[in-house]
Amino acid sequence: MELRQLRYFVAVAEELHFGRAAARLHISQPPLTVHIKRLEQTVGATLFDRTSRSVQLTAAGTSLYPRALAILDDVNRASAEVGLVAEGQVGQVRLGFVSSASYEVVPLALREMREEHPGISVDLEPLVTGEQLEALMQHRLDLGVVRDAPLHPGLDFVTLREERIVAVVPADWRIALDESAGLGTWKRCSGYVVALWSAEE
Amino acid sequence: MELRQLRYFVAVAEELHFGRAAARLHISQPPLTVHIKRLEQTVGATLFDRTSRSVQLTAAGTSLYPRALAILDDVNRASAEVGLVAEGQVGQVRLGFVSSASYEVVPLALREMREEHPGISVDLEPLVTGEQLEALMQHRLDLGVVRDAPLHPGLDFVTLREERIVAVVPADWRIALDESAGLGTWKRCSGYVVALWSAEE
DNA sequence: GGACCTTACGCTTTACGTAACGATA
DNA sequence: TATCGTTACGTAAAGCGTAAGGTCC
Repeated sequence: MELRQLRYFVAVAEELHFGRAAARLHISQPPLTVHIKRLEQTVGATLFDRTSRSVQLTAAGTSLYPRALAILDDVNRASAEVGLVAEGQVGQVRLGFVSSASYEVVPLALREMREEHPGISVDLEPLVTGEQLEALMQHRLDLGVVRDAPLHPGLDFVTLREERIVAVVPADWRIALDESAGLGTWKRCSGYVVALWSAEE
Repeated sequence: MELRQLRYFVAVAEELHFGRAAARLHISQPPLTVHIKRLEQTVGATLFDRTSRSVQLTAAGTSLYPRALAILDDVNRASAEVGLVAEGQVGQVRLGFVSSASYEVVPLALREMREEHPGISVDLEPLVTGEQLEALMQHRLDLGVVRDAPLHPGLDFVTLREERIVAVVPADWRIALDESAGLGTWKRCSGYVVALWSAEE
């Protein structure tokens, strides 16, 4: 069975007239007759009771008609939506992320995605760094959000944000008291020293 | 888009190898390449990322694959079931009946249908005789169950059963008292005469 | 060099249109 | 006789296979 035959069948089923159906299909009647006969042969059933005066659907034809419509509709929708997927208007992104990214990075990114690419759904997968790298290599993920991953052949890395690392130590520890330890800034806070320095230093 | 192209696409999508897909389809590789390229052209999207080392589905191809499977499956099911309809194993019968037939004739017939033709569903329509005849002529019904209909051109009539007509009259009516009135049998019953005679008489 | 996808080309099959035929009212 | 579906046949298009070309290990 071929889609062409289903298209021809639908035209005849709707017109109940080979001449008009052929005109609608922009072909002449004879090939239409041939295609319908071949379709009848492949499904093993007469689809139309036809005399020179009238064309009527048989029970088999009546049962085929809605199925044929549905199939042709599915085909058209599939074709259209595959085009949209290719254009990036519709689709799915599988995103892995370390759980600590769920506080700011991921929620902000999701909000931006919803606004700028409403047709793209995001499949969220909380995974530790190593699992993400493995999943990315096996194409089970499209994107990963990690902290401090070692460069990995076959994967591209982009810095999303740089964070300051905070050390909190008892105020009487040696590092806290040694102002020459290379700390950027520090302050005393309820008995502890909180030191901040930037990642890039 | 044609079904052949979807079949070829599915083969390549499952094998991820043009050579093996072609072998599975019992054709040589070159026509397969051509068909895939044409399919890609009609849907407006590249379906495979292919190098001489590997063939991989693109996002568009990934979205097409399950749709193609569903379409091909629908086509096969449609073909098979249309065949069954033609053989009379599956289908629907639209049955009209006068309400008085709902006591015995219709229930017995339905029980027999369920047992002997489990694939046939019966659409029941309670209608008076005139409505049934009209609906039958317009092919809105397949069968009608009526009482005592006048023969109608274009319709076949079959006697399902012959019923005895019962007259119940006060016992002092003249017909009740006249034993030569042609009644088959009669009996007195709480002040009435109940007379029975057969339709064929 | 080998594996694999693609392009080129000749041949077979399929599809289409015109014309002739058959059936029905 | 007019309408409409079918069959016959010549031509155009599509599909396939073999052979040659390109690219990546």
